[in-house]
Amino acid sequence: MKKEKSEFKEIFIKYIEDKGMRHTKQRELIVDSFFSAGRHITSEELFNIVKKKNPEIGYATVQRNLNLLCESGLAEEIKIGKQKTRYEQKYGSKHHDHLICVKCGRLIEVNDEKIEKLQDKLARANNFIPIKHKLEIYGICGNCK
Amino acid sequence: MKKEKSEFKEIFIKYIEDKGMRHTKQRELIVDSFFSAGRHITSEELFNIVKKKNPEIGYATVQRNLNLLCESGLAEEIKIGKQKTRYEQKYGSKHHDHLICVKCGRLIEVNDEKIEKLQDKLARANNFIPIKHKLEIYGICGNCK
DNA sequence: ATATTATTGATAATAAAAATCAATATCATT
DNA sequence: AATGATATTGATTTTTATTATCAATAATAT
Ligand SMILES: [Mn+2]
Ligand SMILES: [Mn+2]
Ligand SMILES: [Zn+2]
Ligand SMILES: [Zn+2]
Repeated sequence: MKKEKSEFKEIFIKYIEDKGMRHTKQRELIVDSFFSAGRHITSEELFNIVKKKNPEIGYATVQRNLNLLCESGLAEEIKIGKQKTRYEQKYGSKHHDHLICVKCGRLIEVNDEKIEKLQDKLARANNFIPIKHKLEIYGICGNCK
Repeated sequence: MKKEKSEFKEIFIKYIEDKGMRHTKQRELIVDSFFSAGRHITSEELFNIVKKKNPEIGYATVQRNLNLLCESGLAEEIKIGKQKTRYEQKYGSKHHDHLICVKCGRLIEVNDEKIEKLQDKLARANNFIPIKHKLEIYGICGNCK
């Protein structure tokens, strides 16, 4: 069974090479681990995962490469309240917004095409060209009520 | 011409007294300055304004009282990207969301009743009780395009 | 007035993320 | 395969925003 190179990795490698950067074992491990981890991971959580496979790796390297993933468009920062920044996978998942439980912190991913359209309309009505948006609805999730 | 005590101040004083806290000249100045300042001010900006009226005042006092304003419901934190926290006046202005220019940083306040309704519906469809939400649309404002 | 204690202002502590830097690894060139 | 240029790493320090600490002071009840 041949190991296929995942597309996210190809995209990342291309981004790296185009900028004259280099391919390293650490990068590979970090990128792989990021995409097989949970959907809203912190740098610390990813560091702990990565450390198990390669205990030599440093925290700074994980942070740096998460930043690179963001720059390349493969990841995106999510900041909720006073929590540490979380990183969302932007490959293999379409745009969505979040319902955030104020009791347990659960993130529920949602999408509403009507809302998306109205947001665009609202922006344009204000002579504003929308690029991206962030919608977070805070409340009580099903488990917590 | 008698100076009327503004309602926001009454609300704040009531909040303070109910918690067994005390009324001080610093609080009064900070609250007054906050409500006559711009709509999305940082603690640093407010500190600089307040310092002109009372150069004795400390930064920590401004921060603390902004936090109190938030607790009382009269102010709300807005965090945009990596910027310092800004504080929004929540008295005398109804709920709104923001268009945020990625070029000049301008904040445009908007509201769309249809979007608000659909957000509620979306939350409930996910067995989620919405409490509040935050919608930020990033893009290019009229001045910048 | 006095006693109690919340508040202040100066400063230190905290915490997340970015910057620094010498040692090392990568990679194009030979 | 060895070389040289330089990007990356890991450890550490720095930065920056916010919160915590604490002795002195001010506000309030008695
Ligand atoms: Mn998500
Ligand atoms: Mn606003
Ligand atoms: Zn919950
Ligand atoms: Zn603009």
